[in-house]
Amino acid sequence: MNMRFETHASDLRPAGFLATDTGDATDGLDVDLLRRYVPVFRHKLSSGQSLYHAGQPFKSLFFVHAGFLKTIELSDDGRDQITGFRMRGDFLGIESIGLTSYACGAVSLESGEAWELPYPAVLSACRDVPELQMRLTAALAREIRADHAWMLAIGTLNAEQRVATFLLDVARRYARLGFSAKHFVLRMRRADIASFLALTNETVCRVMTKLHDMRMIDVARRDIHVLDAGALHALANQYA
Amino acid sequence: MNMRFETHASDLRPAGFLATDTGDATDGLDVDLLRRYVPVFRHKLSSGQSLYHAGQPFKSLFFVHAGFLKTIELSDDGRDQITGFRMRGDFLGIESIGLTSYACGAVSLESGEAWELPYPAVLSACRDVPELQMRLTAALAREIRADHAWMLAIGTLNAEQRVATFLLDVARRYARLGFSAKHFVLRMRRADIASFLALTNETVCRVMTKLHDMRMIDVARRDIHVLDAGALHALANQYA
DNA sequence: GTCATCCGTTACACACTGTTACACAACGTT
DNA sequence: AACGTTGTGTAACAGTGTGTAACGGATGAC
Repeated sequence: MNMRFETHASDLRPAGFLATDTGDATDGLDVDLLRRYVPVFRHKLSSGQSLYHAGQPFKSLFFVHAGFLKTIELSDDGRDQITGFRMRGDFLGIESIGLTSYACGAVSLESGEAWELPYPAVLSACRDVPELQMRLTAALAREIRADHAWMLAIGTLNAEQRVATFLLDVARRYARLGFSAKHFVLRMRRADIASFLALTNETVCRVMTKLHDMRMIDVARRDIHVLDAGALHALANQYA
Repeated sequence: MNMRFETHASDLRPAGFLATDTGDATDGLDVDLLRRYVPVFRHKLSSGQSLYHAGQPFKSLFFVHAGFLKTIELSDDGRDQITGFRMRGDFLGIESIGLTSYACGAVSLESGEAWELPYPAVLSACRDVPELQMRLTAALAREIRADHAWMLAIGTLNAEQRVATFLLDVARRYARLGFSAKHFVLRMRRADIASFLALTNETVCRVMTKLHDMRMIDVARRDIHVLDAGALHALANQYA
């Protein structure tokens, strides 16, 4: 149980996992604007294909035009972890800015297309167009906040709550892209979800089954129906 | 109350959990450079004092000139977590760039001094000085990498390994500031460490005692002597 | 100085999650 | 169609880490 501190956050703040981040000044890095100044190389991706590896020379950022990818952090002694999932409209590689080689890897989970944006060109474009620079900076800051939200979830939620939060987050992101938030197909394996949530494969399975038994979702492998989003929210946010 | 000023800020470098971050192009945001373009307001801090609260209007970044602070993430349902500790030379508030209010809070753990850097001035300075912009961007990216390293630690290490890793990280950061890496005084409570490591107060205590029994450290409350850094490293990095 | 409060430590029971094991389903390949 | 590989589901067991409680030392207020 975490202690409370004398801080009285009287105010509003977005919460939860990848919370909606209300009060945002900008709406993320704008690829259309970026493309006016930066040459774009298109890469077709197939499932399981690696877009870039950790340790490979850092040359470009990537934009997910179609498909679904996971990013993988790894340590020198062989441990690894999924640090996030990226879908259409998301950027990749920004965490490696300032380095000479990528700090993590990105692997495609289905066929798709990534747009490569050479970083030197991005840099000079940002120099010329303050709007772009502002958006890149905001995108980086947003990523930090997303990571902090994840930390809070991992640090304070139990297995059920993490999975519920994860499913709600996926649903929200699909909804943003115009897909159903009630019915979707997970693109990643149970093991990937488990790694991301700092759980095990089996625990994720157990929890999925339990959420099904509690009539909150229907599960058939990767096929998910959200039956009671309200109950999922209540479960995820219950705090004694 | 708030006065403009000048002083020496010797070094500068980012915070990070186990972030050796080799291959760096830049060495972090440069406060000396920044101060040539941005008015600085100095704030004296006492222990327990809040530098800023989550939800408070975002107006400035902060630079830790002296002292030690913790940053606190919190959710609307009352959960909270320490997301990091900042010491001399570290920046605060960059995670809230792009928002209208701070996303987290910062509380001082001892008396110290923070320099307030109004963000509009920082922004225009960055517009004028590409060097500054590059460093700010790099600092943001570095923060993301530090968070990812933390995620990997929390997701893959057990309690002993987390505490060992934490102690080694603290030692490394003290050493960077010119202090001893063998003997130091923790500025934060056990509960703060526990929150940061996603453990409980008691577990941190137990592990400290165990590390003591294993002759790796001497512990007397917050006073730490590192007796066998090699063994600590081995413990932290052992991976079957 | 005395007291109140916070913080750190230890003990003990047990819950939650990890571990191990096995079976089955999906999919591609031969 | 048979086979191997990968991913998923379920169960029984084990163990790490937790919750709760109690105690004592430190710190700061008065």
